[in-house]
Amino acid sequence: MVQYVSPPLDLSFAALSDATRRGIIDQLGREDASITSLADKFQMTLTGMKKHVQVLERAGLVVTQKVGRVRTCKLGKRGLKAEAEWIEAHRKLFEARFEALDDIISELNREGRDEPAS
Amino acid sequence: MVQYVSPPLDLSFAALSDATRRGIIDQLGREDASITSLADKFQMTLTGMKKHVQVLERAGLVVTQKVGRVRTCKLGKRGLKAEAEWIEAHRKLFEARFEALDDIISELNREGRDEPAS
DNA sequence: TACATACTGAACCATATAGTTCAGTGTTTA
DNA sequence: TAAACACTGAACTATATGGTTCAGTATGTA
Repeated sequence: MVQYVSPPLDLSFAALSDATRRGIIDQLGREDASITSLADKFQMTLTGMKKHVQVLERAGLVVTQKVGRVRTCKLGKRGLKAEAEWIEAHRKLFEARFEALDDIISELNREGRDEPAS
Repeated sequence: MVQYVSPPLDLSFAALSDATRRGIIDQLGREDASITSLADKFQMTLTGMKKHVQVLERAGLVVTQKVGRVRTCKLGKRGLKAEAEWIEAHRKLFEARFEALDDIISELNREGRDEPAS
């Protein structure tokens, strides 16, 4: 089996922190697309779209291939496994914390709140 | 039931894109902590740590409360639900894409690669 | 060959991030 | 009351991001 080493979570979470890029992933989930078609769909210059695709590519979420003058973008094979694992592990952490501390938290909520209106 | 509206995914994914901040979440999963203790643990100035905590707070991942001169940080009640949902939904997208296109992809891999060594 | 298409790269802009130092303010404690 | 502690805010630095325009290069087509 080929190993798909995930680039650090820094890169993928940063890539996912932009709505346009999440939209690109959405779109590539439907069909592969050229830079031009993505730029049209997201109302952006070619150059701007190219940068977004590069961010996704550095994160390993998208792969591209140029054939002739067209660069085709598709979802990267490595997927979102590492990200899902981090999120799930820490989701459990959150939950465990609240089971243990539920009463303390509600007590804190009953007390006066810090910085009522900044 | 109280509704915990998640700040946009932009903010939470951006918050998670930094290793120090993921470490802070890790740490708060073990026990609540003051800014000072976190700053010590991550070898950073108080001011620097305060900024990280603010990023996590804006994303709704951490809540803080100041009592006396100590600001205590803990995991936010809203958890990572919205993020987990986005990731899971799109993980399926990735997989579905590869089931459909597995043969096409392996064909593309057999062809010459674009930009062999940049 | 000439034109259109699809991308690419450099340069620029405004804003954000990750960190710092320094000078406070407010709180505890001796 | 004085000193120590915990935080806060302003200001600064260097670098990244999200976008643009403009000037290419390479490819496809009439």
